[in-house]
Amino acid sequence: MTLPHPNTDQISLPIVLGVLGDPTRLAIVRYLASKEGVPLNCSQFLDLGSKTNLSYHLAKLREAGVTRAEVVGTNRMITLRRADLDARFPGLLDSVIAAAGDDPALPAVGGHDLEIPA
Amino acid sequence: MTLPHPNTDQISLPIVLGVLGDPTRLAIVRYLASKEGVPLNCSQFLDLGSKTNLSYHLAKLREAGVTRAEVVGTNRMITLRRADLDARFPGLLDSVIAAAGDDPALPAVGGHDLEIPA
DNA sequence: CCAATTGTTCAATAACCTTTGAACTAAGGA
DNA sequence: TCCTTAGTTCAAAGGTTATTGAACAATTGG
Repeated sequence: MTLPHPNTDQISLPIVLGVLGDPTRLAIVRYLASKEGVPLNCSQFLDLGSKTNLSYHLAKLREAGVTRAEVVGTNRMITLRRADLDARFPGLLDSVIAAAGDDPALPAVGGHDLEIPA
Repeated sequence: MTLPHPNTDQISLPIVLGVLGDPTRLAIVRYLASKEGVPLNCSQFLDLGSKTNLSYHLAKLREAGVTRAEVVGTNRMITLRRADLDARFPGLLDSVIAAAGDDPALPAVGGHDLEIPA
């Protein structure tokens, strides 16, 4: 029922960096960060690829320890593992998200607002 | 004579992250950071792989904009492009290097001291 | 029960990555 | 000039990654 996740001390720096070195996954992380606290299901990311392809990328992010996926009915609710990543690699996630926020070459989740509302 | 490098505004976040998502290249960057200011030639990294293999990894780092290589006689002097990376992605390099410094699973350049001497 | 919704798994494909040894170029010293 | 040193380039092998469509499982609503 519950999907496999590494625990915090098993999260590996090269694996995290490798996983973030893909524009689609970077866009997923950026969008999750912009909606932090709000669990999102996979369908929210369909702008970034096919259903099958997103399943693949979301599994990579989860297995690397970047995201957490909780099974709720037929949905998988996805959240960023910010506290775990901050504990393991202080400042890394923030600088990646800040850098990604500036990059017009990265894909974005269309029509949605990437800014956190006031 | 001079090797091709991207200029600062051409450095791409996903490419940099992807390039750093390899233990050998992360070890190279960590070692360069520990000897910052001192240009190193390729032979300094032979602990991390064969000559051919290092040529490959060092080219990846250079093409991504992470390092600079200057031809001096038969040597290529390698330096970290810290100022350029800091300008483009503030805080990223520091957090990666700090995280890599904690990781006992990463390869290291053998026999040498990774700490900056007092 | 039936159908729709959500997401996974599988097999296939094409592309790319890492590593290797052999052959090569270019500069420097004896 | 000849040899050594430093590093690149090439081709090949083997592995991994990204993407796709078809088929599947599981939950929920009517």
